[in-house]
Amino acid sequence: MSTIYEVAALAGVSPATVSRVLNGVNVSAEKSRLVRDAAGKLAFTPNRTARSLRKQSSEVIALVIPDIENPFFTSMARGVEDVAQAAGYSVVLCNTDEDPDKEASYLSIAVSENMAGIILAAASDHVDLAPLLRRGRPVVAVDRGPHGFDLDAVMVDNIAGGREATQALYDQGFSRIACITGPSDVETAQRREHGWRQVVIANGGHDERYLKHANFRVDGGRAAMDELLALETPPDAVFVANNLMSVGALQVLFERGLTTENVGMASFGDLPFSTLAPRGVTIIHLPARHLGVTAARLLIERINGDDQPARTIVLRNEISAPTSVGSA
Amino acid sequence: MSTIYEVAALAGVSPATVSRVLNGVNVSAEKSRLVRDAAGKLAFTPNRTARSLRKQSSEVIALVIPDIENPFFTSMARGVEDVAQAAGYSVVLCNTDEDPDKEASYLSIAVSENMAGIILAAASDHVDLAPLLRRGRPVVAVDRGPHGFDLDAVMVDNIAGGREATQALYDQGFSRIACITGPSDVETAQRREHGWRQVVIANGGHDERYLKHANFRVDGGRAAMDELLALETPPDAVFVANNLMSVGALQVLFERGLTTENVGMASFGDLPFSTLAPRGVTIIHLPARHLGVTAARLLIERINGDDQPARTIVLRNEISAPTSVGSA
DNA sequence: TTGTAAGCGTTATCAG
DNA sequence: CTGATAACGCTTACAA
Repeated sequence: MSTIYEVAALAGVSPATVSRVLNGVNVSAEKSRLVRDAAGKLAFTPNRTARSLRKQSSEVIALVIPDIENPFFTSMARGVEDVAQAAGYSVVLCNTDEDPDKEASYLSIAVSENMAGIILAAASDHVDLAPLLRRGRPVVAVDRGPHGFDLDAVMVDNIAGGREATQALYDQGFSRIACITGPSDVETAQRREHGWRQVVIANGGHDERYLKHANFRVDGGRAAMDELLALETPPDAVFVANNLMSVGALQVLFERGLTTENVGMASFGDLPFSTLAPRGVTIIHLPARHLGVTAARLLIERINGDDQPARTIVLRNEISAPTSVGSA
Repeated sequence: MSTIYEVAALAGVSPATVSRVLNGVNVSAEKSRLVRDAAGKLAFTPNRTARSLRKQSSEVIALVIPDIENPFFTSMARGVEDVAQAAGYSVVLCNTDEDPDKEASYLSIAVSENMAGIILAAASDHVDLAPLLRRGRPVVAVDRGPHGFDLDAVMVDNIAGGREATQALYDQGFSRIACITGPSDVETAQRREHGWRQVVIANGGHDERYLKHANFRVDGGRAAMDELLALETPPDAVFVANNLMSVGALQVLFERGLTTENVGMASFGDLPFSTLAPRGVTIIHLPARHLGVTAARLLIERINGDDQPARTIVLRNEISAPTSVGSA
């Protein structure tokens, strides 16, 4: 593990000159070559920790997401990675598991590791971003809002999506439409539910027993669907507020020998890896990757000193009606 | 952003004492309290960059994986996270996208950021771990072998899995058994193929046209399946060497109106998020999470100075025969 | 253009 | 038990 001093010694120049060569500042061609040769010979890699301590900033950005096992977020991550890497930043992924404590811990690490910026899909409504912002670290909110902080944000229209999905089910002829949404303290869950509520109320079909909160994962969707089907008057269709819960709900349906003809379904978010896309399901397609790309672009602008007022970008989701109603 | 000096000033002690309190070394109860109070008042967070520069090691471990969109690896990641966090380490995920260059870049970052250790599912046969090992950074290989370096490794038995899967298809009455495996330079792809080859040869059914290499992703599985079905004598069953390619292969099958009765299928790795698990598919279940847990345990032992010879741990995979052959 | 030297925030050594 | 002080490896005024 060689240092800049050893390279300098071997090249016969000062450490400062080595540093300059590494950072591409004015150095004579001659010394520049000398330094490169020496660095090559020693297999020198600059110590990022030292650099980051000195410069008060590193070249890595943190992407903090609530569930690394959800393809929606990994797809978003790919988007972030692509633009970040192109801009010379590395991305480290931090999985909070929807746990506010883990989230706080990762954010604290982000500051104390001098990370260049943070893209955050918040697990909690009550994240404290003050320490980050005080230190001038840019934060971009993605998928879930900034909760009282003045940040750039990239989102989808959750309320409209909830509305469209629910309306689509009415249009398909269903009338008792339930909603399986996420944890009641997660903003996206609230808004998608809100969209559903608007439409069922407008159609005179509101029934609070048809609302289930679950954990945004497959098992949550299963449990909620079980409960719904156990009601004395079960719903005849259900709007499921995320991709993984849709999988769980469909599992329950199919295991009971039911189809999406018996119980209509609309999913907020694409079904992950569906080997056979249940064509009976209405899908609100989310631009996951694009969300990540956009967030990364905004973040990098901020890192580069952009100082305009905070922007909120809302990306469109596309709805696709079922091509034919059935179990497959 | 307060420093240890400001805390010291406020507490009326020396910076060294603050550091001692933070690190739990002998300090009088009295001063200890003073320091804690001061630290609390200032919302002090120690600067990890500085600490890591001084100690030549940070509290983060890198998990380097080839495809963050593959649930096998994210599930592994969850295993790693759980044990790492319990041991006081944070995990950052680095997605190499099966690209040796990105991989090299992340490994270089790992050394230059003084990361405590690396868990590596190698994208390339030719990773150069020398710089890491020279600096004493422990590396544990997971899923894919250490390729010439003397490392701890945690693996599954790929050859046996390939054999069992293929044999299961024979046992189900199929006779022309194809293999869709991964890139020819990826070790797991080679070994799973090898298992297949052993069994088809033993059964006198070897046909090299039935071997397809693809990219370990859904589209790869689709393309390979398309090619296989286009052969003059198509196979009547196929062993698919990873989960995502199995999804692709099944998609093609179902889209053509075929079922796993027409074309038998065995998958190395669980089908991700299958809403309706195609029961006609034989599955080699992989202990993804357990792989991660084990790798993390080994790594942490090494970080703590364990110095015994390198160990290779092979975890068992379970095979589950199809409960009934069909399309659903 | 180049070198010298100070400093980023810790921790560890060494006296006291 | 506690306090100065010297590193850790790099960048960046400031001089030359």
